[in-house]
Amino acid sequence: MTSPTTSIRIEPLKVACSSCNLRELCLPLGLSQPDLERLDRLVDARRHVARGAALFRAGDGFHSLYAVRTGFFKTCVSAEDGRDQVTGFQMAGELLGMDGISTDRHSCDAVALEDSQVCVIPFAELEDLSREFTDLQRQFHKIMSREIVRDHGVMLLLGSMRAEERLAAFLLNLTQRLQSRGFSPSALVLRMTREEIGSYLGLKLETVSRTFSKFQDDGLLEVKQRHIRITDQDGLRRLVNGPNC
Amino acid sequence: MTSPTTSIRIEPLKVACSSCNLRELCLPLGLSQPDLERLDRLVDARRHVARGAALFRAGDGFHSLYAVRTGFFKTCVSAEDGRDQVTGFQMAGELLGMDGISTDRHSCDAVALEDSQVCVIPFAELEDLSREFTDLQRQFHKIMSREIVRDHGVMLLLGSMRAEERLAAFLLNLTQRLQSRGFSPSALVLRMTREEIGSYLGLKLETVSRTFSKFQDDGLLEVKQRHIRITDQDGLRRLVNGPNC
DNA sequence: CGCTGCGTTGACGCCAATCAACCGATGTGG
DNA sequence: CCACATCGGTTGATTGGCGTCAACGCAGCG
Repeated sequence: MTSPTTSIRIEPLKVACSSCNLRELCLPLGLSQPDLERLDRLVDARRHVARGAALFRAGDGFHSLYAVRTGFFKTCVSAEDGRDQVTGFQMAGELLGMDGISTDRHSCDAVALEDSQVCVIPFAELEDLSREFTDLQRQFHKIMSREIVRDHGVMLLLGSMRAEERLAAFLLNLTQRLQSRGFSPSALVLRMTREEIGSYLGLKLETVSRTFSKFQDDGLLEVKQRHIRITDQDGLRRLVNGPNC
Repeated sequence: MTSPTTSIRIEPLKVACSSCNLRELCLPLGLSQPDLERLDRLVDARRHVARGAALFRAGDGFHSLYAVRTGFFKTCVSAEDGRDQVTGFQMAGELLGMDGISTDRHSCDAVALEDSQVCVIPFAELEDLSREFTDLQRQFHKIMSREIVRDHGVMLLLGSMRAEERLAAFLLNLTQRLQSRGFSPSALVLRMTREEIGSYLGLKLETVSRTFSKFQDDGLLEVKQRHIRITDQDGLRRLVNGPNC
């Protein structure tokens, strides 16, 4: 983190990628200064999404990717019969909308779980720019690939873990991502309901609630509504890695 | 399908993308003739993978993507404690290896389920070429995005469907992909074991076997070892879409 | 103040996992 | 060629984990 005070910029409203404190987590990662400045010009629009509102919905035309600046999102897909499944939770610096590239329509909903702000990245222009700048192209490909790898991890979780392991893995994943954003690794506030956690983990909300209570009884964490304090991170890790040892 | 006999080409061994019968399913989809010829030069190597052998393994360095020419693959990820999860089955025209882009190492194994052949696509050169040709860039992005969308569908399956629905959805997906490759929509030969199907669907092999038997009893299909004949496709569809109507 | 949404907890039931036996197909070496 | 081992698959009996149903508590809010 280089000091932002070395040059004082008079851009209180427009926050550029090049000076964004998320640039090490987001699309700009690894870009050179000239590339960054071009990216700045591409990403000019910002959009506020109120808590509960959708950034996009399945079926909407796809034009842009979105980088979360502030706030918290969930994405979910639904089957014809109404069943739906939360496929992910996104926080600052993470990209939304890549599902839309394949058919030029979004295939899932992205809903803000708190008042949020996103940077709008017009996709056609991103493709143009990434034909000019190898680093940007490379970084974008890495981000898409990372999403695929993440999804495979979720499949492993859904396909082969039991309730306790799923919730432990979920909490560890959340705290790790929060920690890399400068937050405490032990205290967190859940932005989503038990039902949304359950949907993501393939469990019912009652099971999520019971498992939280069990973790509390076992001295792994303290639960007060959505406020969680992890008191035994290693205990959680043991749950995930070696359920039988 | 334009007739391949209009111009007789003397390339019995080297099969070019431009004349490959999979080009409408694979990376070349939608490319113009000049683009196709450049792609031909890029994709020159082929590789045979014997049944049971790995095309790559988790941890291997990433250099290339692979397009399945003939044969059948599974990909699987494993947890530290040895549990593993089949994340997909790939057939002719489908791309393997995109998991490796994010960290320059593969994060899953790709294993041939029968003697197979793949086209090797050096990734650095693919990136170079896709900086020149918009259509190729666009097509590659669509393929990665399609993989993400597919993964979300699997999450929905794993997170919210019961055993019968999972297997029905799996069979319908397989037959649909086989059909788009010119095979019968009703008769298929499974390339994978009950255990591999179970791993993919988050079920134990006994449950897969029992569910096959149940489907047979219900007159939905005929099972003879790995040979399946679907006799009531609509019945399967009803199982997937409206479990309660 | 009652309403509503979210969370917790208990009782019970069911679906799929587990454990186990058995079968057929395939392959192998004496 | 056959005895034997191995692997994949089927089926049955039983168990257990999680879903279902229901009651209740609590916080926020009009």
